[in-house]
Order: sequence, then C-alpha cells, then structure tokens
Amino acid sequence: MSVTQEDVAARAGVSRALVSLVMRESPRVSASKREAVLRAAGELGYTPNAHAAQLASRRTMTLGLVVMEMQNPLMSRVIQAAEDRAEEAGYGVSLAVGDMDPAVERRAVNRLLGRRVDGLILAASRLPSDEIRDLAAQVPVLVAGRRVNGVDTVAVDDRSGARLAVEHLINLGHKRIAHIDGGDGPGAQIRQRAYRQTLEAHGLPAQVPSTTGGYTERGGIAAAQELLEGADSPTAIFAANDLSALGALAVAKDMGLRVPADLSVVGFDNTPLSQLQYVNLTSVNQPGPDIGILAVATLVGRIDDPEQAPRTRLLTPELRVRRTTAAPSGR
Amino acid sequence: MSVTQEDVAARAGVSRALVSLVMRESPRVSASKREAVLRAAGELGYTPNAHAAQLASRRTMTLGLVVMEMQNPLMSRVIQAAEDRAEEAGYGVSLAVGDMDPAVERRAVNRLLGRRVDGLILAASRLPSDEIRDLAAQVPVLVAGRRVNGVDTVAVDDRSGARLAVEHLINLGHKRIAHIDGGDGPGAQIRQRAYRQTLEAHGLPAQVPSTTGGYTERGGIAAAQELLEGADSPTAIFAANDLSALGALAVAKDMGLRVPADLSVVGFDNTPLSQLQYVNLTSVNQPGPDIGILAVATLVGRIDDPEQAPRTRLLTPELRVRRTTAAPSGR
DNA sequence: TGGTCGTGTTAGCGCGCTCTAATGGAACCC
DNA sequence: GGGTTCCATTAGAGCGCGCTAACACGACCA
Repeated sequence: MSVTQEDVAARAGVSRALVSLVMRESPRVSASKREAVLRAAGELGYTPNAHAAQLASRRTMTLGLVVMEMQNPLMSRVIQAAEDRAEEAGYGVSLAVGDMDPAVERRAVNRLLGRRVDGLILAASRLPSDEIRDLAAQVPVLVAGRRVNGVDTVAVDDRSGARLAVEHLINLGHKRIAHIDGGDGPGAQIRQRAYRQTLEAHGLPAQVPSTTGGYTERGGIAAAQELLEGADSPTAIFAANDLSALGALAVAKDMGLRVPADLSVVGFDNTPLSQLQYVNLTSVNQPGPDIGILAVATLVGRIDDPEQAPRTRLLTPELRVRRTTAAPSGR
Repeated sequence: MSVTQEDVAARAGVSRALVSLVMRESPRVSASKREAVLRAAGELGYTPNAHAAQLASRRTMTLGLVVMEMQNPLMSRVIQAAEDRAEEAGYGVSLAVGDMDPAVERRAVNRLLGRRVDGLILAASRLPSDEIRDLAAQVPVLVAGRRVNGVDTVAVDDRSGARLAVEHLINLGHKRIAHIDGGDGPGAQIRQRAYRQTLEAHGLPAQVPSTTGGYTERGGIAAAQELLEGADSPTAIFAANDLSALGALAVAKDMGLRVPADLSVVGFDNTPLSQLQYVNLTSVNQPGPDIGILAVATLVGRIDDPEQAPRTRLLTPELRVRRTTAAPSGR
C-alpha cells in the first residue's frame, strides 16, 4: 500500500539509510546518489511517514496551538502570524480549538500531547494556573493573552490600552464616560479597573451598567440600553471590546442618536470589524500578529534552551482613532 | 523521559499487551485489571503516543481539512461543524491553511499526507482538478464548495441562491436592480449568471459595474460608487457576498441615502457580519454547518467503503430577510 | 609499501505501539 | 477425572524511520 524508504532504496539501487539521509537533506551525500534517490522517490510517489519519523527521532517539529475560538478575528490574526513565524523556524503548527470550555480545552491539549508536539501555545486559556504549570513541567508551554507565574507569557498591556481609550475621550472634552464591561472575558477586569482609575485620576465619575457586555453584541446592546435610556446618560462609551461596542452603535442607531455628534464610542481589539468603512470604530489595537510572532519566537527559544528562566513579555497597544469619537455637542 | 505502556504495565503488574487493550477500551478486560491499569496510568501521567499507534495500526482516525483562510466567518462555521461531526464519528480533525495559493495548499496537503490522515477535505480548493483526482487515488478525498468530476463533492447551489435574492427584490417592486460582481471568487460567476438570467426572465435590465467587488469591502465600495453616482442609479443592489454588500452600505451612508428607504441591499453568505444588529443585512444563507457536517459524513462513508461511486451533494440556500430591503420609494 | 585520514555508504538496533496467535486457567460436561 | 469450551492474558513480530557505529575505498603522506 504505502511507499516506504525501503521501496525507494530498492528502486534507486542504494541502501535504505542513504534514502533517509537524502530525505533529511544531509550534506554528505554525493550529488549523483542524491539525484537518483530523489528521482526514485518521485516516480514512486513517496511521502515520508511523519509518525515513523517522530518515533525514531523523538521530535515532531510541530508546535501545538490551542485557541478558544476561531470566529474571533483577533485570534485568526494571531494564528496566521504564528504559522508564518513557525514555518520560518522550521516548525509546523497543529491547531486545536478549546471552545471556551476547560473540559474541551483539556481534551484538545491531550490530543496535542498525544501527538508529542515539541511545544504548546495556550492562547486565552481557560485552564487553572496550577494546571498550566503542571503542563509546563511536561512540555515547553507558552501562555498568550494571560499571565501565569512561572510560565513564559506573551500578553497585551490591557491596563495601558484602557487608559489610552479613556484619556482620548477625556481629552475630547467628555465628562460623562460610561464603560461596558466584558464580564469574565480575558483582560476584561483589568480593562474595567484601568477605566475606573483613569477617570478617578481626572476627577470624573465612573458609570458602569449592571448588565455586563460579556464581549458579545447582545450584551453590548443590553448594557447600552440601560445606559442610554436613563436620565443623565453618558456622552461617551468605552466598550470592553469591539463586538459590544457594535451593540452600543446599534442601540444608538435605533434611538436616532448620531455618532459621534451625540455619542462617542470606543472599542477594544481593533478587529477587522471596527475597520469596516460602514463601522469605522475608534478602537484600541491588539497587535495580533505581534502576539503570534512573539509567542512562537519565545516558545522556540525555550525549546532550544529549556533551562532558561520564565519570561513575561508585555506588548503595548495603540489607539486607532476613527470616526465614532468626537467632542461632545453641548447637551 | 516519556512514560510508555511498558512503564504502566510494570507499575500495574500486568503485561504491556494488556495495557494496550485497556487503552483501546477493549471489552474483554476484567474490571479489576482495567482499574489497576488506569490507576497506574494516572499515577505515572501516561499519555498514549499517537505516532506509535499510527505506525502499528496504520490508521490515524483523523481527517485532514484544508481551508483557504480562517478569517472568513463562513469557513470557520464549516470548520466548527466538521470538527463536531468528526468527533461524533470518532475522528479528529487536522487543520491546514491554503492561503489562497496553490503552492501553499500543496504543501499543506503534503504535510497532511505525511501525517497519514485517513481522509482529506479540500474546502474551496485552488488546485487543478486533475491534481485533485490524482490525490483522490492515494487517499479518500472530499471537495467542498466546488465541483470536481470523479470525486466526492459537497457544495451550495449558488444559482438558486442568487435567484432567490433577485426575485426577492423583484417581488418588492424594484425595477433597477444592480449586481456587484465577485470577480474570480468561488461561485461568483455562477451568481452573476443567475442574476442576469433571473432579471431577463422578468424582462428587466441587468446592471453590473465594470469595477468588480472581488468579495472585498474595498471592491464593494468602488463598485457601489460607480453605481450610485451615475444617473439612473439602481434602487436595489444584489452583492456577490456580504463583505461587498457592506461596502455598498458604507457608500450609501456616506451619500446620505437611507437604507432601505432609498436603497435596498442584499448580500450573500449570511455571515455573522450580516447578522449584527448594527448591520442587519438581508442575505442568502450559506449553510456552513451543513456543509461541514455533510462533508465529514460523506468522507467517512467513503473511508468505510472506498469502492462506492463518487457522490455530488448540492445544498439549497435560503434567503434571510432583514432590514436592508424594502419596497422602493417612488423616486 | 604501509599507514593514516576523510568521505560516502551501509548494517542494524530501537522508538512505542497494535495485533495475531498462543498460553494458562477456570468452568463445565459427561 | 479427563476432555472440552471459553475467556482473560501474554509473547512477540513488525509498523517506517533516525541514528550510531562500522565499513569500504581512494587520497595522501612518509
């Protein structure tokens, strides 16, 4: 059925070991033999068996990447960048989806361990920190989008991102700035805390609806309704992410509020969504590609030198000002 | 380093073969021994080596899924559904990204072949048909979103989808219905042809701008500008996909046209984008989950019985009417 | 001519597992 | 009690490959 190195060797008239050397691009094979082997391999349609290779070499040259969902456009940019960077380093990437559920994530991780990946990237993991540390004892692990002590980490500085957003609104002259909370989503608590601290530092009141945005459009709508239908409604909203910001935009549109004249809105993540002309949402940029690149680079570094001390790398976000923010009209 | 069945067997006081039986959930193992083995495995932190298993069994119980991009929300729904369905059937899914480029796709396929996947799903593949047929001779292959003779295929009936969209606009009373073309994107030509035929059947004129939408927002903007800035501009636009429809919405918004009062817009794919409250775009639904489910089911069927004749399955799309379409105001 | 070196090639072990065939008992029957 | 059946358990071969150590052979030097 399957063509093996044995078959290729027979056809090329050499030993099996030589075929193995050619496949691994060893420099100490004569040009003539190399060519003969490659021709034979081509004629037979030989495809190296990666499983046999792993078994013999104990390496797979692949990294496992566990993400919570692929729908998330930020995540897909991380994935893309990680794959590109991994390929440069000679690694492949094995993707697994955690589906926001620790049990599913655990299964995904186990599948990857079964495949003996050389390293593991956990992006926005929902697993308990202890479990992640245990895992890191078995295999090189990198956590992205979250901080876990004792394990390599790459994350965005949510605190300074939130501060950027709020200060932008303050500088425009807004006094009543509300926040749509992200619930227990990754980074949501930090974003809310930074929002409160920044307002406090400027002597302004915080306003957070009881309804949580939960990083969803539906949540954003509910929260925005609570905010905008009350008296003394805010002139600006800082949403914990773009999706809930879009919920706020939808509510404003339905209520006949003009954006940005009557209401300013800032999102978080700078997803492709916010970049659509039709949306044009001011948003805090999550440098997705940078996260992916740095994650792979750091993990490969650990694979090469497992003894080094754990590193934490924080990326600084930037604000992308678009057309949903402006100075408040005198209401 | 790595814990093996040998180690587990030693600790549990049984033979290695019995450990193997327990791991494969064989029914003919006594409850007591099973428990002893599982306990020993747990204590040692044993993780089965999938590579060794493949080598010995010659099966991987995984399907390879090659997609062109993950950004595409339709694709991610296909992926999600495929994974779920595969899991039900006892298979895992190995994902690879083709990046719209045949060379990249070819490498992705070869990686999957190296991993000896039991079957291959090519979604929106860019490979030549001949090459796909060659591939199908080596391994069970299913093509999604495109038709290839002699190979199992799952696709959406673009023709009837486009007809649905256009007839919806005609029934609302529109006479000047334009189309934003999808260029060489998958299904774009069929959609445009069906658009023309449907209008013709109703004795109405077709109007397609020279600027192609190319399935992008930018393209949709350019095409819509060409359409709406001219005299005798359309009262309705049928865009080849949601993204270019959003481009049209952006132009309408900038020009101060009210949607749907002044302009109706229909998209294609029913992506999450169109479902946002803020967008609320009437769109033709691509049953992404159904595609994924049917693809896996058909492929598993072929794996189980490789001799069966190739099947082609066409899925019928439906129109999701939202708030971007209405009867034309008497302009 | 004999020895040393370097280069290209090969023999063969073992990676961790599955699976077939064989083994050892317990249970049962006459 | 000897034979038969049946079942849980085990021995052992082999999956395709990487890699170490050994090998052949010509070039080179003394």
